[in-house]
This record gives sequence, C-alpha cells and structure tokens, in this order.
Amino acid sequence: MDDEKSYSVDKIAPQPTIRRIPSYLRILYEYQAEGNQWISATDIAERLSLKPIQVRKDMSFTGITGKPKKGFLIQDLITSIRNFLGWTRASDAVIVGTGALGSALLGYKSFSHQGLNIVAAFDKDPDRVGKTIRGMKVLSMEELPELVSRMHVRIGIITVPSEAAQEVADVLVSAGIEGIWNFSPTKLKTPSSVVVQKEDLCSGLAVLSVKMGARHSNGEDGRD
Amino acid sequence: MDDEKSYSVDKIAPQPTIRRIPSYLRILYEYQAEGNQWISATDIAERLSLKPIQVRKDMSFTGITGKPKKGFLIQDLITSIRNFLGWTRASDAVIVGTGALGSALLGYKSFSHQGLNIVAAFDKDPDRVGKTIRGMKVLSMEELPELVSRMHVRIGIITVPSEAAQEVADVLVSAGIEGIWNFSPTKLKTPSSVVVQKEDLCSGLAVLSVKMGARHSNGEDGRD
DNA sequence: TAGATTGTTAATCGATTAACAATC
DNA sequence: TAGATTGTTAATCGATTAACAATC
Repeated sequence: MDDEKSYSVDKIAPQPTIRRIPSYLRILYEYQAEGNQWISATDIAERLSLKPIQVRKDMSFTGITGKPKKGFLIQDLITSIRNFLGWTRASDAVIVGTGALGSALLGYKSFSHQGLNIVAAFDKDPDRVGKTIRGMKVLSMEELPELVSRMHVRIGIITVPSEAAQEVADVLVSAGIEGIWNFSPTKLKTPSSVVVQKEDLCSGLAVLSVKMGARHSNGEDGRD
Repeated sequence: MDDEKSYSVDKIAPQPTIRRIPSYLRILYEYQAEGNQWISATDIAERLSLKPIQVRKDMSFTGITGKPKKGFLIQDLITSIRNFLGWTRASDAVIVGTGALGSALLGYKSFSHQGLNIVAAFDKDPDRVGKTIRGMKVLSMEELPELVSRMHVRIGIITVPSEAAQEVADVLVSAGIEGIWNFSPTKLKTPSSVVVQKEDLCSGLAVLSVKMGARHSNGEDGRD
C-alpha cells in the first residue's frame, strides 16, 4: 500500500519550519524593496534573530537551491516559498462572524499577499446582516451554502463566540469547505477530510506571563 | 533546609506545555460549570483530543498533585494553574494602536479570566484620540509615560502598523513596561530586561495552507 | 585563488510517549 | 480487594545544531 507518491518523496517540513516560513517571505519582500537581488541565509537570520543554519535548513524544505557565496536569488526564493505554501494565487475564503475579531480580519489588507482572499462575510445576527463592514456586505447564514459551492470556496474562517462555533463548522463542512481557520476556543468536530487550524491567543499570553514571572522569581525587579 | 520557594528548583516547563495550559484552564471552568468537583487527565485529554499522558505530564509542571482513581480536585487545579501562569490577579496592560485589531482585543471580555486587564488605549492618530472605543477613551501617546508609571503597568500590547512598531516599543520601554505583546510583524529591538512575545497570524495560515496542499498532492479531492 | 556560503549527513538537544510502581 | 489513575523514570521520537565537503 505504500507505493511511493510520484514526487512527494521529499521529507516533509516540520511544523515549526512551516510557521517560520511566512516571516522569511516578509523579509524577502522587504529586502527586494530595498533594491537587492540576492539574499543569504545569514542576512535573513540576522533580521529575525535566528541562526543561519536554521534558515538554511528551513529553506531546503521549499526546494530552493542557492549559490555558494551569493545566497539565494530573491525572486526565485519568493516563488519557491509561495509554491511551498500553496500561495501562488490567493485562495478564496469566507468569514463567519462579524464581531470585533471578524472585522479586524476582514480589514487585514495584507492577506492578499498571504494567499488569502476573503470573498464574503456572514453573520447569524439579523441586526448585522445587510450592514457593510470594511466594504463588504454582511450576508445571512442562509446564503452561505449556495455562495460557497458556486464560488468553490475552500476556506472558512470562524470568528463567532465559542457556543456557536460547532454549528458554524457544521454548516461550512456541509457546504463543502475543505479547510477551517478556527479563532474560537472550541475544539471542533469535523470529518477527517477537513483540515482545521485553531488559533489561540491565550497561549501566547501564557508564554508572556510565564516569562515575566520567571524573571521575577529570579529576584529581579524589572529595573535595570 | 530547602524551605526556599519550592517551585524555583523544579524543572521548567517546555514552551509547548505552557501554550497548552490555558486550554486546560478553559476546560476546567467548563467542567466545573457542569457541576463536577473532580476531573481526571483522561477527561481533559478527551475534550482536547490529546493523550492523557501528555496532560498528566503537563500538569506536573504546575505542581498539582492528584488522587489515584479520582484525578484532580478542579478547584485546586485551577488555583495551581493560575499560580503557575501568574494569573492569580489580572495584570494591568495598556494597548497602543486602536485600529481593527486593537479594538478587537479591547473588546475581548474574557481577558480578565486570562490574567489581563487593559486599563488604557493609546493612538498616535489625532483623529482617534478622544474617541471612545468599547467604553474606553483613546488617549494620546504623550499621556502614556505618566499613566504607565503612575499605575505601574507592566504589560504593553502593540497593535500598530509595522512601520510604527519599533517607535512604540521604545516609548513603552522607556515608560518602564516589563513585557510587550507584539501583534505587528516586526522584530522589535528591546533591552534584554524586557520580555517580548510576538504573535503572527500568518504562521497559522501557513500551517493550514500546507496541510490543505498536502492533502491534494496525495491525490485526494476534498470529497468523502 | 581564498573565503564565504550552500547543502547534507551526523550529533545533540528537547519534547513526547511508554512503562510501571505506588496508591486510593 | 480490584482496578483506575497518578507520578516518575526511561525510551523514543522529532527538531535543532554542528560538522564539513562542495562550489562559486
């Protein structure tokens, strides 16, 4: 049963690598805007306070090859990374939940650079339906299945309160969505064919808190 | 003889453990609200699709001890986790940048449960200063140093565009802030005494994209 | 050329999981 | 008691870092 896949024989990238790659892409655009054509792993590492070896290793997963002494051709590296991430063209997405976080994401202009194109926003609340948020008219949940299937939308973003999240996920799944970006703190039940990525702001806050606490239990006081 | 702080000698928790702990806390409140007094690692693992052994190991870092056959006393575990995270009382924080993301965070009511209490919001834009967002009057940057030092605010949240982020960080640092929660995609330069936690939404999107892409290169089609 | 940088294999480090005795 | 669950030590797995040859 493990007849080799045609070309995905390459070792798959570790998740930490995948998470770092968008920041590399950002640096590349910056570096290019500064008029450069080449960039080395050392350059990238410096801007992000990483070690060059790690950048090099990460890059190797994207399939890029560089030139000793020069580094990587920025344009090629950008292409390579965008291919790796599947960000060659922005995927259409819908967002469900037009509260504060939802409208923040709607307004996040640079998603287009990040392979995401939000094409519609939905809300259950009749008071919100019909309103325009960041230039986008809020649609009712009833309109979701038809729009998703007509436009072949692959990604659904959930920014509703946690009580409503599962219900929304069910609607998205039966509308044929393939991936869910879940900003509610709820663990969703979905068929295994659907990819779910959960964001949890609290985990970052926990890291900050523990680091700050550790500093203090070391007897320090925050003064220098 | 080692009646020193019992915690400081313990092995420190891995970062992945720290990131999972807030989700445990959430489950505990849920479970308690359902009228339970005890919870086992197995119960927690089930709700979060983790393995019981991992939950048990994570818990051990908080210093809790359970009872064989029963699990953990929920109330004790909550206390233990809150101590571990330093969330026994909410830390005061200020937020700089009242754009979409900033006002979303301002509106995030449940931060109070998560050890964070936003006491003031600042913005550079004179059009925003004086306006009220989510019940909080937006202050000008000039007022920041005095407020931070008067209230002994320890945490600053940065939700400004990336060009402005470093400048804001500098103001926060010289006002005496001890930790920065950075939502801009900029790597900040700060003295080592200041703890910085950077959030990057794109990294989650990258993981989603790659997982969805991988599915397709396996020859699947998203249908079941 | 000499030296910087790549790309790869091997070594190390850190996190997760397994095994199992203790115990309620 | 018997059995479920804890807590800890050891084994495994995965990610990072080191070492180094290749090369421009």
